[in-house]
Amino acid sequence: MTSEPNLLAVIQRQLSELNKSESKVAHAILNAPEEATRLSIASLASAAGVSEPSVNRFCKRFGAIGFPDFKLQLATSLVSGVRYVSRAVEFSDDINTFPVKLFNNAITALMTAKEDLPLKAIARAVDQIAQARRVYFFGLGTSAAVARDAEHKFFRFNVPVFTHEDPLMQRMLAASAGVGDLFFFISHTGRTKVLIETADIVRQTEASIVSLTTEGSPLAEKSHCCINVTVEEDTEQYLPMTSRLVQLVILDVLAAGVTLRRGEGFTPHLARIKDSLKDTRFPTS
Amino acid sequence: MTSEPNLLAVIQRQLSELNKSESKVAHAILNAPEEATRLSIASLASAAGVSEPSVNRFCKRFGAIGFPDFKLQLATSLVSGVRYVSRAVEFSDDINTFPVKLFNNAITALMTAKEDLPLKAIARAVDQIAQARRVYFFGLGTSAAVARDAEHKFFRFNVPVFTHEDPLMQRMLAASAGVGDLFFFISHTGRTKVLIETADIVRQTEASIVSLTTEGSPLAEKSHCCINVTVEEDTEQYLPMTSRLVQLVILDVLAAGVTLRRGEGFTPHLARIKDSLKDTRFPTS
DNA sequence: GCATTATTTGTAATATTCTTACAAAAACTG
DNA sequence: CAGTTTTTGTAAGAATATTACAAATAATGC
Repeated sequence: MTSEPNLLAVIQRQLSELNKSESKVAHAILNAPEEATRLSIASLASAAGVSEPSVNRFCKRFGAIGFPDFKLQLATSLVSGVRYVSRAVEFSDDINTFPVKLFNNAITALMTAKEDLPLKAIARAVDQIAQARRVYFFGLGTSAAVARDAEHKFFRFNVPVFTHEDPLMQRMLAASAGVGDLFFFISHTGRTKVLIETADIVRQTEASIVSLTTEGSPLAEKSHCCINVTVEEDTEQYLPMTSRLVQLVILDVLAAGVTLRRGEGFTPHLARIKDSLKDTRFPTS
Repeated sequence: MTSEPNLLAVIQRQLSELNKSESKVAHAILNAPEEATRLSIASLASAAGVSEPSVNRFCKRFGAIGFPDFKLQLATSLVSGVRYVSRAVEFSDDINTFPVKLFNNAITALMTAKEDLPLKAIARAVDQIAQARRVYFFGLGTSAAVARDAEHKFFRFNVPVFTHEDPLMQRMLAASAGVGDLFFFISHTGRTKVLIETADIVRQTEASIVSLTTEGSPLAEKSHCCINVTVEEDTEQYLPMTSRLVQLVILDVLAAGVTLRRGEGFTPHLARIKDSLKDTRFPTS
């Protein structure tokens, strides 16, 4: 079975291209997707304020054979319990609601990111990392933690990896860069001044820049290769959450890409690193 | 909505208690579950070699309102069955397959974790954090990056937060702990020796221990409050991936919990912190 | 600005699908 | 083996969805 894009997401995306009654139906469904799967065509029609055939046409427009088939598809795309219309935590929430909301938001973000992954950029980035003589992961704030995580991951590839949270260290390393050095910048906004200044410094050297940031941002424009991540972080929320999760998974993807690139002969090396940690742990009972 | 056990599993279990025609229906469904979701009651009846009302009765026996409702439940339980089939990356994978696989694995892990969140432990942990005079986030290896992320998040709550990747620093801080201090240990395995030794040291003080780790692990047993995360990390994979994602979201949940605890009057404070970063960024065009 | 055409939407008839009442068949009981 | 209970199917019916077609609306050309 092909991994079809989530039906609700598809509806949401096409919302602007729908005509009047179709959009009424769309809104009715998006407002209460779970309920819609249980409604009859008549009930849904009246809930949306349109006629039954309009609902039927709506279903066919989205690739279903008819209404029952549409409900089936809708139900399956809802299964995860994830509302594509992910919601913000409110002060009226209690322990039973807000944790689930946050998990759903995280899941939604990953699902959305999955739907249009910048595969070309990822492939290019894998190339660059695999060939690099040295790799520097630079990020600030929350992205510093992501950079740290990347360091832990990539140092296993026999490539010297460096991370620094200190902007001054970052600048100095940038200034002394040369051929074969790769600077990997991580920033959700792509607008952090000090980071961009560091990128400018790298630009004056022979080193290359790969960045994991938002499309069209100043940082993206200064990069030789930019992996665009489009995550809509709820700006009302004062704690950034979902974007870094996507960044981490993208870095996992890059790491896996490098592993695949190295080929099967490389696994013993990874196994050795894993084994080296064995003595630091209490054995499983 | 309650997370019901998988419908197919329920049918399989009750198979012996069914009468002749019911068991015919059961077998027909178990043989081709996906197809059954698309069949009409008439088609399924003839496929099973029984009458339509028999199929209908079968559906009601399993808690459905009628046949359409049954199909819906069947469809959803089939999809959720898919989530346990997350796949490992193979060397034959190419750029079109492995990134999606990794994203799916991440999504699966979060979905699984969501299904049984240790809400009580989470609530307790929120209590402890909210009341703590100081909070230390300790982790090693990959978990160090998670701890760093937690620091960035929690320091916004006017609670002094400290993170150290150096085990020696961790020990020293543990030794000098007192009433009101909270040590938050992060470890996927819960078996890392140095970390557990540090926990032992904390145990000799008045400080309390909250941990985010695997149930039943040595670390879990030394904690006053343990948030169990059950993530099956693919052990063939040499790079730990999914567990830290779940840890991060759990920490988001804790942060949100603390925010909610502080009440609405606290949002201006968070807004001020957010604003303080404004000047470090290039404005959006 | 009006007539013409294309598009959208709803009505009503029809077809499909599902459910119920009831009776026949089968299985169980003494 | 008759009486009783349970199981199963037939057929009528209710509910649901689809189609054909006509009315309404919007778009286009003159």
